[in-house]
Amino acid sequence: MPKEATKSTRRKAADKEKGGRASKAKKDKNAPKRALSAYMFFSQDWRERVKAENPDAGFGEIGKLLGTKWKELNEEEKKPYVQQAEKDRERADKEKKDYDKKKTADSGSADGEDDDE
DNA sequence: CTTGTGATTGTTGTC
DNA sequence: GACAACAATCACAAG
Repeated sequence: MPKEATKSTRRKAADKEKGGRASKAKKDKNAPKRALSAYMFFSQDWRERVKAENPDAGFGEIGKLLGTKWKELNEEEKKPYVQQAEKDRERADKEKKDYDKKKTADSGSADGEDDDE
């Protein structure tokens, strides 16, 4: 069984403190953006269904409804979504590699680093 | 080695 | 463009 000794891995319930959440300023220059979450894929597929039955539902409805359904799903139902997440993880891993590569190596040089910003 | 934190992802809708 | 609840995550950092 999965050693879940570390149960408190979850974030504190209060994260919404103040300012600043979405679109965070990347602290790292080459920020290796992590992979997407199963929820992300789940929403992509479900957003259509949710909206189909809740054409009036805006963000709040969809968000809560989506989350509720998500928990209702079983692992097998989440499987496809999770699998996609895993796949994306590989992609993210590649990003990290590139990030790590530049980070460590260095040389300075030139190259094209950066684009614009 | 263990634990925690932060940063990130995607959806819709409005100003 | 940014932010709002909802959920996952998990790579990295620090002790």
